[in-house]
Amino acid sequence: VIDILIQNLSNHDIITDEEQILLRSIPVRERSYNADEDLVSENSRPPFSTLLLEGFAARYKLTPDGTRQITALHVAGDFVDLHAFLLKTMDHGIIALSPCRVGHVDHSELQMVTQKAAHLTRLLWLKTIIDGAIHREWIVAMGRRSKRAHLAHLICELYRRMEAMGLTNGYSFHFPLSQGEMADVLGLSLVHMNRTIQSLRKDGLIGWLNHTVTVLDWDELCTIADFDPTYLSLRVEPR
Amino acid sequence: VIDILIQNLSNHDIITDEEQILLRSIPVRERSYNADEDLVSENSRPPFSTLLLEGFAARYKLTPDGTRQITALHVAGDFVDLHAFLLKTMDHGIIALSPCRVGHVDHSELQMVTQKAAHLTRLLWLKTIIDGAIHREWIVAMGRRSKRAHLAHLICELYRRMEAMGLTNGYSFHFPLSQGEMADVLGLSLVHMNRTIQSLRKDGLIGWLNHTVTVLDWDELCTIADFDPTYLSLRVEPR
DNA sequence: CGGTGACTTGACCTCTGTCAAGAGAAGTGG
DNA sequence: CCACTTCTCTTGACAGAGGTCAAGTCACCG
Repeated sequence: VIDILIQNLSNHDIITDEEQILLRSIPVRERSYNADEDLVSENSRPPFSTLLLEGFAARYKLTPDGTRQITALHVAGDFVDLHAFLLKTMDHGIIALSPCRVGHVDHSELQMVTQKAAHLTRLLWLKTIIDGAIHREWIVAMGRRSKRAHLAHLICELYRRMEAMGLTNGYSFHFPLSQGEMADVLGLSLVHMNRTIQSLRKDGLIGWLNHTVTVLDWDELCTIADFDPTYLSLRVEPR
Repeated sequence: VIDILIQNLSNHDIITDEEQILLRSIPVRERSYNADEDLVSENSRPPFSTLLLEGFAARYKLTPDGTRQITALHVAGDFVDLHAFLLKTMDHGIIALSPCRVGHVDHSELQMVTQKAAHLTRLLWLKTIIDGAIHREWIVAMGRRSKRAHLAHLICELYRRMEAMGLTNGYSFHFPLSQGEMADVLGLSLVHMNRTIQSLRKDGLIGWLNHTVTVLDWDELCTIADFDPTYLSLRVEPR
């Protein structure tokens, strides 16, 4: 169960046997959610953090006029609300975008890790810092890229992240979001989301069918996206 | 010198005397920068992190077509590139937006803190998590708010953050950014930035003169911004 | 076989970017 | 002390990206 976290952290640094034993000793409660169920609600103060074992989830905020903005996408292996461990109060909600299997880890266990395992603590910290780096990249995409480039960038990012967790199949990966949900990711209207996707499709850059995205021309997609994977820190080095 | 960090962390939790002594024992090298100088360059691997003692700084990324997006603003007391401690390679640059005085803290010292002081580590971790929360709020503003509301939100945020560091004077605070720099924050053109500022001015919500911003109607500004300060975590509680 | 949800497409309109020009303020050098 | 440059702010005119409204198609499902 917690092996998926070990696999995730291993993308950034070596996890020693001792550390693996410590992680495996942490009790994890498994639970399943349906699509569209909240994994964590805004303004709640959960006493545990949620490790995503299977499925897709999103952080989101609602505006007073009823629109939604998705601020982050999460795939299997992501510790989706590690933040709540220190933030205490959730400033946003987390929703399942597909049926999800998760593991709940009590904050007291994380507290124990911070007291006893400095290196593991730094790696968990790193994961939240990478979340921040992804946020910055999204801000750049929203502020200074065309919608077409923004979408291309997002697909490049998701491809690399899912590849790191072994969730890709060649240049394809399972991706269950509807175009309406994607619109809430990019911050645009459903209609324009559709037209933006079609623009990439017509140029033979991506395929998107049956909840499966396929990158048809990786190099060209990276070029129009101005994609540089440095911010994902997918490099094993001492941290 | 490092007292400003203690003051900053004290906004979120109690710092014990022992912890203060530990922090004060850390060597800090002071340095000054002119406006428009890079404090940290993109793609560099600095062996130290930068604590902003005085002035304003911004994280930014450049796009291939020469435009700039500012992804975060930093005020005195912010540990502007704590991230580099774990990220190792900077995925963005940090620039001085005014003359700045900073303190450099070697990563080896931060490493020492993570080994010896679990609670302080959690507080430094918290600061990077709050940076992430601010990023999310910016994403919501860029994706789903009007430009007017986005600007209002930013002013509310800056007011609260500067107030927490004792940098406000009534409802006014020093703010040296040009409108062109603000355009790079909100991700719009200089011309429209100007019109957006004027819109808030005409309605008597803010004043903006001589590099000084004044909030003229806090309640109304918060309303149109849909501002909820929860995400800033400006609350003293055990972390 | 009707209903539901997701995806498409067209028409139209608004918000925001671009281009251009002018007004102030501030600093520089003779 | 005065011309001169430079930078920032301001305003107008126009164009283009993206939003809104509306309708229609398609696949899936009970």
